[in-house]
Amino acid sequence: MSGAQERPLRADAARNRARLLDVATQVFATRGVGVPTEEIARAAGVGVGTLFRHFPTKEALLEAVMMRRLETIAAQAAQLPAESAPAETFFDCFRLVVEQSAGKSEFAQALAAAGVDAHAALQESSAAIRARLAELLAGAQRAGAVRPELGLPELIALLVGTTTTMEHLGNDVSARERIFAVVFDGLRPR
Amino acid sequence: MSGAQERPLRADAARNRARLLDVATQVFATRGVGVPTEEIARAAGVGVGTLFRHFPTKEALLEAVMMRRLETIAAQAAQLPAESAPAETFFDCFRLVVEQSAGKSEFAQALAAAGVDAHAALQESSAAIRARLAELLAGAQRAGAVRPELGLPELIALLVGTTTTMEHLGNDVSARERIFAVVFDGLRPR
DNA sequence: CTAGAATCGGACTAGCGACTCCGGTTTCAA
DNA sequence: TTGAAACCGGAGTCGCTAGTCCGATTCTAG
Repeated sequence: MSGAQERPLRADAARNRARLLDVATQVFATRGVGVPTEEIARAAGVGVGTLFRHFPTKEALLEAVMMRRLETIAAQAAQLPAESAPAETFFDCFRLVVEQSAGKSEFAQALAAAGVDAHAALQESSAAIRARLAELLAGAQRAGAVRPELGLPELIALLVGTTTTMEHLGNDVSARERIFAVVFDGLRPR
Repeated sequence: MSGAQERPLRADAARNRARLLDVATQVFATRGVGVPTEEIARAAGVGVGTLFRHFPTKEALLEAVMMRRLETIAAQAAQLPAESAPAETFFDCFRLVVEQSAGKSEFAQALAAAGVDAHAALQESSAAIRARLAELLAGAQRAGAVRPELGLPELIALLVGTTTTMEHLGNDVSARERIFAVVFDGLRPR
């Protein structure tokens, strides 16, 4: 594909880049995708010029943030054991994705609106998650723990929807648990 | 509170106002809240000046559109019979809200971002829906058709989330039915 | 330590979108 | 029919934000 960056970044450049990513992740999650680029730069303690050198476009910054998130989720999902308890693992993974995706729907939406190739860059990362989900879904269905007529598209839509549901509940942990109970029981065969 | 408009609108003014509302509803639902105001005016066959005289702010236009939607939903929800079959009516109402709310989450989000008092104007309309939902929820719970530990906040969050789920499924009717099956079965006591 | 290459910072530009303003047009009461 | 109040239209204003440019400022190889 594409070569890695030949020359390692200068120390300060690397520091700034990392700082920008962290701050952007935080700010986007807190205040939405609409925040002016300049604020992110200021919060990271750099000028806008620096930001735009590292990420030539606001969309590129969003993409980088999303990428990191997806990779985190994919890594965590990969660690779940699939063999021993397929059903349990499936539900654990569902939980994982929902909990790690808090605030992500806005990102996806922003990226979708910004064009198709943005997705292309991310599909590489999200494909891993999708594959993992498909695998776990199949396992859970084979074990009779999830209704067999459900496909991957429905599962993903349900993940997104459940994330939205959780966002509307804020930090009420017991309410969140009740929602999980509803969704998980609904996924099981009657 | 506030008096109704004393003087009935002039014929052309009333026509334009109605047309703007219709077009805005359509365009917002189709292309999102980000559409330039001018496009809505053009699509309605009027100038921007006219639009802004009827709705002094883009937010006001959004609010008016939302209001009409909420009133429609409230009216339809009010017609459902509550006495005969509480459980069935509850699920019918759930369906109704989800199906009528397609694309609404974006509105709510936009309004929420625009300030608190926007909500105040709408709460009057949405209070009716909320009250109706609470009534039907209680009825269904009394009939043993919905798990008793669920409260109104969870129900509303679930409605919003299910709407999002449906939006991600597009027009795949059978997939939508499978989602309804999951959610409805999940709502029932184990 | 030093040269010079890489990086920084923030004033500046461009473009877009919400909203205003006012001369021209339409409605309607008498 | 007619006058004037209400309404229309769209060019223009204003503010905001993504993205550029270049002199000043580090970093690092030697």
